[in-house]
Amino acid sequence: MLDLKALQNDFESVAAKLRKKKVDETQLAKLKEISLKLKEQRKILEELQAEQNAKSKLFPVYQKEGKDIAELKKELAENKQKIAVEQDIVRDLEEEMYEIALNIPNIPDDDVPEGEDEEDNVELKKVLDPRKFDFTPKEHWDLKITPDWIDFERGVKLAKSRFSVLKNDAARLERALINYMLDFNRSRGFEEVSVPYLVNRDSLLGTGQLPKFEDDLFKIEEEPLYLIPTAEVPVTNLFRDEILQKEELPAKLTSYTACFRKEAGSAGRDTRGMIRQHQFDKVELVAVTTPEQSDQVFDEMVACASDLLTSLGLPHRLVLLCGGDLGFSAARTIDLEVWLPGQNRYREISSISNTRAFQARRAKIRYKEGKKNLPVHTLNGSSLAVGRTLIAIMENYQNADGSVTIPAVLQHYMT
RNA sequence: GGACAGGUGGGUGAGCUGGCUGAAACCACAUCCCUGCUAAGGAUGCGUACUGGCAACGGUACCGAGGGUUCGAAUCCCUCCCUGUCCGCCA
Repeated sequence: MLDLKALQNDFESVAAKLRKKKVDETQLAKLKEISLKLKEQRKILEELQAEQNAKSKLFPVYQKEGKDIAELKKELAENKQKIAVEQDIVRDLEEEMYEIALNIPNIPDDDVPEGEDEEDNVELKKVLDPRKFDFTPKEHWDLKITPDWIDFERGVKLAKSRFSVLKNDAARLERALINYMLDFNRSRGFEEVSVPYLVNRDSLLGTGQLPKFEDDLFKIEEEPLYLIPTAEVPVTNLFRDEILQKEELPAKLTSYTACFRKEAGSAGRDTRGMIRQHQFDKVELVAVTTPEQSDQVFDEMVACASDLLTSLGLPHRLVLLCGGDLGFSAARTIDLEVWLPGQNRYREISSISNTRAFQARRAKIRYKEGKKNLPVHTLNGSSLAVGRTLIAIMENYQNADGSVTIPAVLQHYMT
């Protein structure tokens, strides 16, 4: 959530920064107005309440002294009416304010480039040169081995389109990748956790998926629970409503989960193959840090994911997202895009974001700094999307005969 | 799912015949004192959010959540959620 105090005190600079993210300025102005009005109304309410409290305390005194309490009682009954009216005003303003505030995205970092969409993202560097094929590399769904590995039709039969079934070495390779990634992350200081795949509304509000992106989520019908779109949600919310000791920070966690997304806005995109599925596996990195630590930990997370790709021999590049392409909660994001020779292009395989204090304010994750409780910084990043890694291995390690060589680092995970 | 018992500050836990309780006590924690180390002892402080004030220090709200009764509720009433135990069911 936006820092409302910053908005009240320095509206112009907040508005200017949010322009990069294409935020409707009238909403911002309205938010500021409401928050100021709320402040006034709260003051009025609190004064009435103070009066009520003070005079109520007179009752036992009067009774002891044998005084008449009828007059006092009448006075307070009237005051009570005023309080009720004022309370409604305050409540309405609060609701209005939260509704607007919860729908305003995070402020991008100052060095985030201006831009509309992915066209304007900035490539930071390339890692590993794409392999030179002496035959025309195929896309992962066209390999000779694919029917033996992926059953798209029966995934659809079991659920619906955008579901698939892995078989034989592909099923084992998926499991090997998960184990390899978790071990790798652990060696970089990320502690492993295993978390629920269903979460409640408060959790999704905390990390910013709700209220704005309800349509992207699978919801359980008879209960207010949702399938997680990413492990970022349960893992970050581990700390929701908690005050952490400074010594506990940075907390660095890694978790493997399945992820579920409706892909509501992606009709017709990536319908072939396994690039875009309603259910996919992902190993995630999450960090909770002090503001001073967050830049360094962000770099560690980017390095972790990039090194993981390198260790798998997968060529990739690092891309700094522009303002227009930045997600709702992110102040800065670096995407890792893996080279897919069959598609002859780089495709996103990991996305690492620093949300600064945005999620921390929503989820009330704080740490003790001296006597104060300050919001932490939260960061998250994939390391990596397992399905896409599988695809990348299939395309990059394909042989002329349509078979696939398993990367060396994974071989002992598959014995 | 059924029956009963509960949900209080970082933890344990009193209060729950309504006002003196934002909350005893103990533990943990912090600072200080004392003791040549260690152990022990003593003093003080120590919930959260918003808000007024340079500060000292105040105001309001919060005792699972939301309503209600009352001049006044942690304490009474209602609804919901959660936890524990037993039974049922189940990997």
